[in-house]
Amino acid sequence: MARRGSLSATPAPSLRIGEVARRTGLPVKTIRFYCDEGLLQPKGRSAAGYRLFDEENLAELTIIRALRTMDVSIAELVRILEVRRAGVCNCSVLKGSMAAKVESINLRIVELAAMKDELSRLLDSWQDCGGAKVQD
Amino acid sequence: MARRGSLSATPAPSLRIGEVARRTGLPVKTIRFYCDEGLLQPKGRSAAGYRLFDEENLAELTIIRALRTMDVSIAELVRILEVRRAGVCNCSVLKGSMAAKVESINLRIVELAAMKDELSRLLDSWQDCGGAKVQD
DNA sequence: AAAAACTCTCCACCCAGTCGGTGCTTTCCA
DNA sequence: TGGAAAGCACCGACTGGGTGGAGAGTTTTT
Repeated sequence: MARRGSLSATPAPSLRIGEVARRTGLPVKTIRFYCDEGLLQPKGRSAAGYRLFDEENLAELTIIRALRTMDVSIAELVRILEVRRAGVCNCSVLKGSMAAKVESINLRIVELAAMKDELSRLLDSWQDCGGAKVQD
Repeated sequence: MARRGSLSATPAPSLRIGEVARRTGLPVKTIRFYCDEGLLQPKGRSAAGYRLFDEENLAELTIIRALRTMDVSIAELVRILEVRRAGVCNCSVLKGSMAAKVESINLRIVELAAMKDELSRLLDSWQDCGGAKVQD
Protein backbone atom coordinates (compact mmCIF):
# COMPACT_ATOMS: atom_id res chain seq x y z
CA MET A 1 0.00 0.00 0.00
CA ALA A 2 2.69 2.38 0.97
CA ARG A 3 4.55 2.29 -2.30
CA ARG A 4 2.55 2.58 -5.47
CA GLY A 5 4.53 2.95 -8.62
CA SER A 6 7.93 4.57 -8.59
CA LEU A 7 6.76 7.99 -7.60
CA SER A 8 7.11 8.26 -3.87
CA ALA A 9 10.10 6.35 -2.55
CA THR A 10 13.75 6.83 -3.46
CA PRO A 11 13.39 8.56 -6.80
CA ALA A 12 17.04 8.43 -7.79
CA PRO A 13 19.50 9.38 -5.09
CA SER A 14 22.39 9.25 -7.54
CA LEU A 15 25.36 9.42 -5.29
CA ARG A 16 28.67 10.28 -6.80
CA ILE A 17 31.81 8.37 -6.03
CA GLY A 18 33.07 10.74 -3.37
CA GLU A 19 29.87 10.50 -1.41
CA VAL A 20 29.94 6.72 -1.61
CA ALA A 21 33.50 6.80 -0.36
CA ARG A 22 32.51 9.05 2.50
CA ARG A 23 29.63 6.79 3.45
CA THR A 24 31.46 3.48 3.23
CA GLY A 25 34.85 4.58 4.42
CA LEU A 26 36.46 3.07 1.35
CA PRO A 27 38.94 5.08 -0.73
CA VAL A 28 37.60 6.50 -3.98
CA LYS A 29 40.30 4.63 -5.87
CA THR A 30 39.21 1.35 -4.43
CA ILE A 31 35.61 1.92 -5.41
CA ARG A 32 36.72 2.77 -8.92
CA PHE A 33 38.79 -0.39 -8.91
CA TYR A 34 35.79 -2.45 -7.83
CA CYS A 35 33.78 -0.96 -10.69
CA ASP A 36 36.53 -1.82 -13.15
CA GLU A 37 36.50 -5.38 -11.90
CA GLY A 38 32.77 -5.65 -12.41
CA LEU A 39 32.28 -6.09 -8.71
CA LEU A 40 30.27 -2.94 -8.30
CA GLN A 41 27.99 -1.66 -11.02
CA PRO A 42 27.07 2.00 -10.85
CA LYS A 43 23.49 2.66 -11.88
CA GLY A 44 24.69 4.88 -14.67
CA ARG A 45 26.78 7.85 -15.61
CA SER A 46 26.09 11.54 -15.53
CA ALA A 47 26.26 13.59 -18.71
CA ALA A 48 29.85 14.35 -17.82
CA GLY A 49 30.66 10.68 -17.37
CA TYR A 50 30.59 10.63 -13.58
CA ARG A 51 29.65 7.27 -12.06
CA LEU A 52 26.28 7.40 -10.33
CA PHE A 53 25.49 5.05 -7.45
CA ASP A 54 22.38 4.27 -5.44
CA GLU A 55 21.46 2.71 -2.12
CA GLU A 56 21.65 -0.77 -3.55
CA ASN A 57 25.26 -0.14 -4.46
CA LEU A 58 25.91 0.87 -0.88
CA ALA A 59 24.38 -2.41 0.29
CA GLU A 60 26.61 -4.29 -2.10
CA LEU A 61 29.63 -2.45 -0.81
CA THR A 62 28.73 -3.57 2.67
CA ILE A 63 28.82 -7.17 1.53
CA ILE A 64 31.98 -6.60 -0.42
CA ARG A 65 33.71 -4.97 2.49
CA ALA A 66 32.68 -7.68 4.90
CA LEU A 67 33.71 -10.53 2.67
CA ARG A 68 36.94 -8.88 1.58
CA THR A 69 37.84 -8.49 5.24
CA MET A 70 37.42 -12.24 5.40
CA ASP A 71 39.71 -12.65 2.40
CA VAL A 72 37.08 -13.71 -0.06
CA SER A 73 38.68 -13.05 -3.44
CA ILE A 74 37.38 -10.48 -5.87
CA ALA A 75 36.64 -13.26 -8.34
CA GLU A 76 34.48 -15.09 -5.84
CA LEU A 77 32.71 -11.90 -4.92
CA VAL A 78 31.93 -11.26 -8.55
CA ARG A 79 30.22 -14.63 -8.67
CA ILE A 80 28.32 -14.08 -5.46
CA LEU A 81 27.10 -10.66 -6.49
CA GLU A 82 26.13 -11.85 -9.93
CA VAL A 83 23.88 -14.45 -8.40
CA ARG A 84 22.48 -11.90 -6.04
CA ARG A 85 21.81 -9.47 -8.87
CA ALA A 86 20.10 -12.16 -10.89
CA GLY A 87 17.40 -11.96 -8.25
CA VAL A 88 18.15 -15.44 -7.06
CA CYS A 89 18.21 -15.94 -3.35
CA ASN A 90 21.79 -16.62 -2.48
CA CYS A 91 21.47 -16.86 1.24
CA SER A 92 22.78 -20.38 1.08
CA VAL A 93 25.64 -19.50 -1.24
CA LEU A 94 26.62 -16.68 1.00
CA LYS A 95 26.20 -18.82 4.08
CA GLY A 96 28.40 -21.43 2.50
CA SER A 97 31.03 -18.85 1.71
CA MET A 98 30.84 -17.46 5.19
CA ALA A 99 31.07 -20.82 6.83
CA ALA A 100 34.11 -21.68 4.72
CA LYS A 101 35.76 -18.39 5.51
CA VAL A 102 35.04 -18.56 9.19
CA GLU A 103 36.59 -21.99 9.10
CA SER A 104 39.69 -20.71 7.34
CA ILE A 105 39.90 -17.86 9.78
CA ASN A 106 39.82 -20.26 12.67
CA LEU A 107 42.55 -22.24 10.98
CA ARG A 108 44.57 -19.12 10.54
CA ILE A 109 44.17 -18.28 14.18
CA VAL A 110 45.46 -21.71 15.12
CA GLU A 111 48.35 -21.19 12.76
CA LEU A 112 49.14 -17.84 14.27
CA ALA A 113 49.01 -19.28 17.75
CA ALA A 114 51.43 -22.00 16.70
CA MET A 115 53.83 -19.48 15.25
CA LYS A 116 53.54 -17.38 18.36
CA ASP A 117 54.53 -20.39 20.41
CA GLU A 118 57.35 -21.27 18.08
CA LEU A 119 58.70 -17.77 18.37
CA SER A 120 58.35 -17.81 22.12
CA ARG A 121 60.37 -21.00 22.32
CA LEU A 122 63.00 -19.48 20.07
CA LEU A 123 63.14 -16.42 22.18
CA ASP A 124 63.51 -18.48 25.30
CA SER A 125 66.37 -20.39 23.76
CA TRP A 126 68.20 -17.10 23.36
CA GLN A 127 67.71 -16.09 26.90
CA ASP A 128 71.31 -17.05 27.59
CA CYS A 129 72.19 -13.58 26.45
CA GLY A 130 71.10 -12.64 29.92
CA GLY A 131 68.70 -10.03 28.79
CA ALA A 132 71.07 -7.19 29.29
CA LYS A 133 74.32 -7.35 27.45
CA VAL A 134 74.46 -6.76 23.83
CA GLN A 135 77.51 -5.85 21.90
CA ASP A 136 79.07 -8.55 19.77
CA MET B 1 84.49 -31.52 26.08
CA ALA B 2 82.70 -32.93 23.15
CA ARG B 3 83.76 -30.34 20.74
CA ARG B 4 87.40 -29.39 20.54
CA GLY B 5 88.37 -27.27 17.62
CA SER B 6 86.45 -27.50 14.40
CA LEU B 7 87.29 -31.08 13.66
CA SER B 8 84.57 -33.17 15.19
CA ALA B 9 81.21 -31.44 15.14
CA THR B 10 79.29 -30.23 12.10
CA PRO B 11 82.22 -29.66 9.80
CA ALA B 12 80.21 -28.01 7.03
CA PRO B 13 76.81 -29.52 6.40
CA SER B 14 76.38 -27.45 3.28
CA LEU B 15 72.78 -28.09 2.44
CA ARG B 16 71.63 -27.29 -1.01
CA ILE B 17 68.46 -25.39 -1.68
CA GLY B 18 66.33 -28.43 -2.34
CA GLU B 19 67.23 -29.98 0.98
CA VAL B 20 66.46 -26.74 2.77
CA ALA B 21 63.11 -26.64 1.01
CA ARG B 22 62.41 -30.19 2.04
CA ARG B 23 63.34 -29.49 5.63
CA THR B 24 61.44 -26.23 6.01
CA GLY B 25 58.48 -26.98 3.83
CA LEU B 26 59.03 -23.77 1.87
CA PRO B 27 59.11 -23.83 -1.92
CA VAL B 28 62.54 -23.64 -3.50
CA LYS B 29 61.54 -20.52 -5.38
CA THR B 30 60.55 -18.78 -2.20
CA ILE B 31 63.88 -19.54 -0.60
CA ARG B 32 65.65 -18.17 -3.64
CA PHE B 33 63.45 -15.11 -3.42
CA TYR B 34 64.40 -14.63 0.23
CA CYS B 35 68.06 -14.84 -0.74
CA ASP B 36 67.56 -12.26 -3.46
CA GLU B 37 65.95 -9.96 -0.93
CA GLY B 38 68.89 -10.30 1.41
CA LEU B 39 66.69 -11.94 3.98
CA LEU B 40 68.54 -15.21 3.93
CA GLN B 41 72.27 -15.39 3.32
CA PRO B 42 73.63 -18.72 2.15
CA LYS B 43 77.02 -19.51 3.65
CA GLY B 44 78.51 -19.63 0.21
CA ARG B 45 78.34 -21.12 -3.21
CA SER B 46 79.62 -24.37 -4.61
CA ALA B 47 82.08 -24.39 -7.48
CA ALA B 48 79.11 -24.67 -9.80
CA GLY B 49 77.40 -21.70 -8.19
CA TYR B 50 74.91 -23.63 -6.08
CA ARG B 51 73.79 -21.86 -2.92
CA LEU B 52 75.05 -23.61 0.19
CA PHE B 53 73.17 -23.35 3.46
CA ASP B 54 73.85 -24.44 7.01
CA GLU B 55 71.95 -25.09 10.21
CA GLU B 56 71.99 -21.44 11.10
CA ASN B 57 70.18 -20.66 7.88
CA LEU B 58 67.55 -23.19 8.87
CA ALA B 59 67.13 -21.45 12.19
CA GLU B 60 66.73 -18.16 10.41
CA LEU B 61 64.13 -19.63 8.14
CA THR B 62 62.20 -20.71 11.21
CA ILE B 63 62.11 -17.14 12.38
CA ILE B 64 61.27 -15.89 8.94
CA ARG B 65 58.45 -18.32 8.52
CA ALA B 66 57.00 -17.57 11.91
CA LEU B 67 57.13 -13.83 11.49
CA ARG B 68 55.90 -13.91 7.90
CA THR B 69 52.92 -15.90 9.12
CA MET B 70 52.30 -12.98 11.39
CA ASP B 71 52.56 -10.59 8.46
CA VAL B 72 55.84 -9.04 9.41
CA SER B 73 57.08 -7.50 6.17
CA ILE B 74 60.19 -8.66 4.38
CA ALA B 75 61.75 -5.26 4.96
CA GLU B 76 61.24 -5.50 8.71
CA LEU B 77 62.60 -9.02 8.73
CA VAL B 78 65.71 -7.85 6.95
CA ARG B 79 66.26 -5.38 9.77
CA ILE B 80 65.60 -7.93 12.47
CA LEU B 81 67.91 -10.51 10.95
CA GLU B 82 70.65 -7.97 10.36
CA VAL B 83 70.68 -7.12 14.01
CA ARG B 84 70.67 -10.77 14.91
CA ARG B 85 73.54 -11.50 12.55
CA ALA B 86 75.54 -8.65 13.96
CA GLY B 87 75.74 -10.84 17.03
CA VAL B 88 73.69 -8.42 19.00
CA CYS B 89 71.06 -9.95 21.19
CA ASN B 90 67.78 -8.92 19.70
CA CYS B 91 65.46 -10.67 22.08
CA SER B 92 63.89 -7.36 22.93
CA VAL B 93 63.60 -6.25 19.34
CA LEU B 94 61.95 -9.50 18.46
CA LYS B 95 59.76 -9.39 21.50
CA GLY B 96 58.67 -5.92 20.53
CA SER B 97 57.87 -7.08 17.03
CA MET B 98 55.99 -10.02 18.36
CA ALA B 99 54.00 -8.00 20.84
CA ALA B 100 53.05 -5.56 18.11
CA LYS B 101 52.04 -8.31 15.77
CA VAL B 102 50.08 -10.22 18.34
CA GLU B 103 48.29 -6.99 19.04
CA SER B 104 47.48 -6.44 15.38
CA ILE B 105 46.33 -10.02 15.10
CA ASN B 106 43.97 -9.53 17.98
CA LEU B 107 42.68 -6.44 16.29
CA ARG B 108 42.20 -8.34 13.11
CA ILE B 109 40.24 -11.00 14.95
CA VAL B 110 37.95 -8.38 16.38
CA GLU B 111 37.53 -6.94 12.92
CA LEU B 112 36.71 -10.35 11.51
CA ALA B 113 34.19 -10.99 14.22
CA ALA B 114 32.52 -7.66 13.47
CA MET B 115 32.32 -8.48 9.78
CA LYS B 116 30.95 -11.88 10.59
CA ASP B 117 28.20 -10.26 12.60
CA GLU B 118 27.52 -7.71 9.92
CA LEU B 119 27.13 -10.46 7.36
CA SER B 120 24.90 -12.46 9.64
CA ARG B 121 22.61 -9.50 10.06
CA LEU B 122 22.55 -9.03 6.31
CA LEU B 123 21.75 -12.64 5.76
CA ASP B 124 18.96 -12.48 8.26
CA SER B 125 17.48 -9.51 6.48
CA TRP B 126 17.23 -11.66 3.35
CA GLN B 127 15.43 -14.45 5.04
CA ASP B 128 12.20 -13.36 3.38
CA CYS B 129 13.16 -15.55 0.47
CA GLY B 130 11.83 -18.36 2.57
CA GLY B 131 14.93 -20.44 2.39
CA ALA B 132 13.74 -22.78 -0.31
CA LYS B 133 13.08 -21.33 -3.73
CA VAL B 134 15.86 -20.59 -6.05
CA GLN B 135 16.02 -21.60 -9.63
CA ASP B 136 16.66 -18.97 -12.24
C1' DA C 1 35.14 35.14 -13.10
C1' DA C 2 38.37 32.74 -10.59
C1' DA C 3 39.56 29.20 -7.46
C1' DA C 4 38.88 25.01 -5.28
C1' DA C 5 37.13 20.59 -5.17
C1' DC C 6 35.69 16.75 -7.60
C1' DT C 7 35.84 13.35 -11.23
C1' DC C 8 37.49 11.13 -15.29
C1' DT C 9 41.09 7.92 -17.75
C1' DC C 10 45.48 5.95 -18.18
C1' DC C 11 49.78 4.26 -16.70
C1' DA C 12 53.11 2.93 -13.37
C1' DC C 13 54.20 0.98 -8.99
C1' DC C 14 53.85 -1.78 -4.58
C1' DC C 15 54.52 -6.56 -2.17
C1' DA C 16 55.41 -11.32 -1.82
C1' DG C 17 55.72 -14.52 -4.36
C1' DT C 18 54.98 -17.77 -8.52
C1' DC C 19 55.73 -19.44 -13.24
C1' DG C 20 58.20 -20.66 -17.34
C1' DG C 21 62.20 -20.94 -20.22
C1' DT C 22 66.86 -22.06 -21.05
C1' DG C 23 71.19 -23.97 -19.86
C1' DC C 24 74.60 -25.98 -16.68
C1' DT C 25 75.71 -29.65 -12.88
C1' DT C 26 75.02 -33.61 -10.29
C1' DT C 27 73.24 -38.10 -9.43
C1' DC C 28 71.48 -42.48 -10.58
C1' DC C 29 71.44 -46.73 -12.93
C1' DA C 30 72.15 -50.08 -16.55
C1' DT D 1 81.19 -45.36 -18.82
C1' DG D 2 77.45 -42.88 -20.72
C1' DG D 3 73.13 -41.07 -20.96
C1' DA D 4 68.68 -39.95 -18.78
C1' DA D 5 66.65 -37.64 -14.87
C1' DA D 6 66.75 -34.53 -11.32
C1' DG D 7 68.50 -30.43 -9.34
C1' DC D 8 70.00 -25.76 -9.61
C1' DA D 9 70.96 -21.04 -11.62
C1' DC D 10 69.36 -16.83 -13.66
C1' DC D 11 66.12 -13.97 -16.02
C1' DG D 12 61.91 -11.71 -17.08
C1' DA D 13 57.03 -11.72 -16.81
C1' DC D 14 52.89 -12.31 -14.25
C1' DT D 15 49.63 -12.46 -10.29
C1' DG D 16 46.14 -9.98 -6.86
C1' DG D 17 44.46 -6.15 -4.67
C1' DG D 18 45.01 -2.26 -4.65
C1' DT D 19 47.67 2.78 -4.46
C1' DG D 20 49.73 6.94 -6.53
C1' DG D 21 50.31 10.46 -9.88
C1' DA D 22 49.57 13.08 -14.29
C1' DG D 23 46.65 15.63 -17.12
C1' DA D 24 42.15 17.04 -18.51
C1' DG D 25 37.31 17.99 -17.92
C1' DT D 26 33.25 19.29 -14.52
C1' DT D 27 31.01 21.12 -10.63
C1' DT D 28 30.76 23.93 -6.67
C1' DT D 29 32.11 27.68 -3.90
C1' DT D 30 33.75 32.20 -3.16
